[in-house]
Amino acid sequence: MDFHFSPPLLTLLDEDIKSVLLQNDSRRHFTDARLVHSRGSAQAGLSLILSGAFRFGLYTEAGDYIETSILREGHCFGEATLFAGRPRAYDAEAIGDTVILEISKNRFEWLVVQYPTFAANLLQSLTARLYDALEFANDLRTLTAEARVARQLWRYLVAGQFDGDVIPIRQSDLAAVLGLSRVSVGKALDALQKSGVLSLGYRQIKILDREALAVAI
Amino acid sequence: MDFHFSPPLLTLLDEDIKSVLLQNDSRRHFTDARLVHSRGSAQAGLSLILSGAFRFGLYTEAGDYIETSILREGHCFGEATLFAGRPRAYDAEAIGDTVILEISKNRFEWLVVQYPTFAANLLQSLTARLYDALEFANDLRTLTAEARVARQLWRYLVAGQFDGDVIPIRQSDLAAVLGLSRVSVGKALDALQKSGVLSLGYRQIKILDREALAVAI
DNA sequence: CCTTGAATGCTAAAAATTTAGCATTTAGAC
DNA sequence: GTCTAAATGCTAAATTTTTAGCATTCAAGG
Repeated sequence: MDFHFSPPLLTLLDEDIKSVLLQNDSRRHFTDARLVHSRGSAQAGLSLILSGAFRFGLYTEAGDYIETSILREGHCFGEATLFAGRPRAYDAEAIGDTVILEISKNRFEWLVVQYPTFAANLLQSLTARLYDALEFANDLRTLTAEARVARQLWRYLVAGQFDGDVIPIRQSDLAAVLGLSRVSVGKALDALQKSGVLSLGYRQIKILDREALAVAI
Repeated sequence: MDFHFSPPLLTLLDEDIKSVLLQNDSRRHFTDARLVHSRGSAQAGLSLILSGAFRFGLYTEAGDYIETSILREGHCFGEATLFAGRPRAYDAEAIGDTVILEISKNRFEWLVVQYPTFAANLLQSLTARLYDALEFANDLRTLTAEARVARQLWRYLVAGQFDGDVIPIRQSDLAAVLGLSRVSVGKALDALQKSGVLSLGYRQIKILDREALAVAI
């Protein structure tokens, strides 16, 4: 899932802590499709996405890939390694050229004491993500394939991360996000196209009628 | 979903803040099946479950009930009304006799400043819940009906909240949790019974072979 | 002990979804 | 401009899941 409605941590931070982080903490760069970490890795630390995005997911026994979430600029990941001591739950790879800020566990603990609003901001961002995740799980249990596809497109749209009404995505990616087969996604898209909601292209979907899309959910 | 693997907030709190809360904050009692709040309600505040449990869920357009989560003793709810300013996302009702501590938004903000570990503990509990929710969503997308049923039973078991290996639950409740029909749940349970994993009773399921249950997932 | 509402068991048809092909289209590389 | 790998389109059978009944079993209250 994309956490479109959750405010990214970076946008919430006060100027003072933001500048401290940006000036002092170490950055790492990744090129497209580079593996950041694997499921099971125990390496702890909080990462803050300065630019680009990351794809988190895992492979089923059958070998299919399931995408768990995409986190974009401003969001953080690795929280669970800090507070719960859990290993990395998902494989993570870069989407495009990306830069992250790496904050070690020790450094994080120092920051939290030094800047009380830091924890509050994290709370705000993570709480929103929790509720997004619960809503996503509800959709999985209650909506039909067509409604789920429509809902996901709507998520992309309202996030406003793509210019205009053209969503650049492969049908197989939609399938991986929604836990459906490519055929089912194709059928749903075909039905939506026939009712004039959208038009299909190669690696892209153009939304023609936002209201009709909302109705389809 | 049940948040079986997430440490309840109350168990994480330091003694000093715990005693302050228990002595000064107002309690509310609910009897079984009492509505605590409805989806959409704007009333903000954090609630801490002192005893009993609450069921959170919503009704589909078709009129079916879908259970989103169950929170038990020690957990909190209402976070999203504090940090995100969101209205209540789900209908909540008491399971059995319950007692909660009610913390207003103002009071919460005072507590967070007064007790820095409070925010840290909340972070810990909510992060664990976020990862539980993500895992639950993964199960919904990847597992067959039978595996999902087995998985849910396994969640109840390892939580250890029921004595022995008897899980007191209705098949229709399982269906509401897993987003399946009662018939599908019945079929899955029947298959598990035939392979000796469990035995079915009225309003209860007895696990006969924990290892076989784990294998079925 | 009997009654009664709730829960479970059972069945078959209908609907949704996946699987497994292969053909066609597309955009980028050469 | 041609070639090629990737993505989409299409189809039909197989499988899974739901829907809609109704029969049976259970446990609690009178």
